[in-house]
Amino acid sequence: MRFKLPSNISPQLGENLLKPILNSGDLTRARQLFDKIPEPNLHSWTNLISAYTKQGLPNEAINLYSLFRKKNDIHLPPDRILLLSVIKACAAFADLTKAKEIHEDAVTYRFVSDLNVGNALINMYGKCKFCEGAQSVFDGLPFKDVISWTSLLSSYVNSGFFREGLVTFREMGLNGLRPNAVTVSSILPACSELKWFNSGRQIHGYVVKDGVGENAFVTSALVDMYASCSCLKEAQLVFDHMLVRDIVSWNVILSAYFLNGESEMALSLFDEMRTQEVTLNYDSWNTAIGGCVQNGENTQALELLIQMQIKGLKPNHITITSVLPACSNLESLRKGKEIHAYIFRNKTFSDMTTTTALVYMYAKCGELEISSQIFNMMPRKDAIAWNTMIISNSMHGKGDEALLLFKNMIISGVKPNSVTFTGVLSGCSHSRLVDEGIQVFHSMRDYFIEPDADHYSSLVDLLSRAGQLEEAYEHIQKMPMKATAGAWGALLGGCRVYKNVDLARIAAKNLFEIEPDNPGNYVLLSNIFVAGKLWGEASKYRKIMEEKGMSKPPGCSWIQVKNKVYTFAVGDKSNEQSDEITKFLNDIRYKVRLAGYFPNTDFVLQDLDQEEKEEVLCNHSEKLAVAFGLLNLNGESSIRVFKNLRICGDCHNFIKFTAKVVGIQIIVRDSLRFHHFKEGLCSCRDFW
DNA sequence: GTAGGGTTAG
Repeated sequence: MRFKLPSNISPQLGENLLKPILNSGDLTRARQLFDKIPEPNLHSWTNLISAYTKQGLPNEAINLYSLFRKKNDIHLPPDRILLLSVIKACAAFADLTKAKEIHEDAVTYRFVSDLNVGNALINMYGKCKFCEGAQSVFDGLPFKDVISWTSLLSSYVNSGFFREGLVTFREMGLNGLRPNAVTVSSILPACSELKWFNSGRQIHGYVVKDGVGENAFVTSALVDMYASCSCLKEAQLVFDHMLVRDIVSWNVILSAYFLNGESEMALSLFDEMRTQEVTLNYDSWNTAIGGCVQNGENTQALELLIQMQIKGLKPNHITITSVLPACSNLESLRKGKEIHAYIFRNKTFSDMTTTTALVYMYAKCGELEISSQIFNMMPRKDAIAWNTMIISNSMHGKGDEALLLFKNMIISGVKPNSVTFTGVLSGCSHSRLVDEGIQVFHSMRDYFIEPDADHYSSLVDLLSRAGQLEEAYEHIQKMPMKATAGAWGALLGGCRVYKNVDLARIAAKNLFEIEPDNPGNYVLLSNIFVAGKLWGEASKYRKIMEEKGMSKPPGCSWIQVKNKVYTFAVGDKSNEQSDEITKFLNDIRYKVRLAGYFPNTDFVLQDLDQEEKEEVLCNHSEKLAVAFGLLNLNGESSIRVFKNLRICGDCHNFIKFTAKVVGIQIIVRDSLRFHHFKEGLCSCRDFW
């Protein structure tokens, strides 16, 4: 019921009127009333600010505090409680600029030495991942309690400074303070991250011996710690002995099995959980779905997503973020688009993590354009978002774009990390941007990032692909760490393209030492000898393969049409439209010949006559999949084919001409990258 | 009105 407000509300009356409305949770009405109080008292300000934070609107809380400062200036200084409520809002908002402002106010009004205010400030800086701030507030406290120490070490742990967190934990003990249950459950994740089994076990010992007061938080953290240290048995043991088990404990043991690659065990545990008394929560489903994806069980993950919905649970943004990589891995554009539509309908779109997963999904499924569009719309981009877009462009052979993104990333003030450079370098490598790549490599120092083996391998790849094989070899020799298979493999790959048998022998020798059982290396070397007409040596390595019982996985290509994936092997006749495919390819073969295509039978390694060789070429899985895609266009103007191995050189040429003849864009993703065929050209500019 | 249990890139 509405009633008419008195025209001039006294501060006390305002407070009394505001309270019941706030208790009812109607913030809009509370604000309307608040705005009618000419001079709200401190309680009213505090109560409204707290209410905003509680309802998940910390930015409103902070804005209200700014209004308070503007209106009251010197006449009404904030008290301790008002400051505490604003500090809490800043912690929830996690914005460093605002955090520093409120810290200054705490100094101005002489509350920084207050234990509660100090503790709240430490926590706030921790939430902003500004550990220097947390530490300096901590240092300034004349008296520190368990909460001060716990808040400080949590700041370190949550900001990724696990060692510093553990140092703080030890110092705390040396200063005579006893860690409690919260302290222990805050520090254990540091042991999990660092996989420091000994520290973790010591803390476990302390928990048992000193009776920290076991609760679900502590035991769950212990289970997670043991699981992270690959001690599944100990994890199970702690779980079995738990006195208090809540749903989180179950979720933690579930994730323990996934973490250790035991997805079968995990899934049967999940089934058990579903039949038990425990009520599954979002985290249970998200853990199961995410666990499946992490273990390569992508189809199972998508299945669980459906089951979750049947149970009446609406996937939340974490579910969606966890399941999107399954679409990326399966390259299922169809399913990915379905999930995108779901995101759109449910307005969880603004979440940066989800959007990043979406950007990557589109790129992996061949839709770089959509990927870029979504990326450009992101209001905030962190290093992972930028890296995702850089890697996506590199994957699609757009090195110049990757470089541009890298520059923009720097301009926008986001710090590149080691992954950024891996992405940019591989982009340069695929686009033959040699000088640019070398420059990027050397610029790593400017960002205080030490090149790792992958960066060196990228550099070797960059030079090898550009034909600078000697330089590439020199760089391998100059590597500060032992050269990896990636580096030697890159050199060997370059030797195949530029027909350098001598360096190939050296590269292969080293490669075989590191990876004696990788059939791909033997095939590659053998093919280099074939190209050099060194038949004897070529067959020697084929024989070694046979003796070792190794075989390269057979080439296959697949394409998604409507909701189904169709797979093709070489010379595959099992498809129901097989006859049409053959007829279509014969027809196309005639047309592309007229357009200037000539079959390159160098890619046929068997000893056959010319006509037979052409026949073999025409049976390659990628050609079959492309033909099938073109026969089942359903009005699309592009098709996407995926191949498990590298695309064959003749197929590459054939598909270029085919794209021109049929006027359709053909996108082929091979084991290394994407090729966009359009109007007789490929995005890789024949450089792969 | 001060501390603790998830998700995205290689």
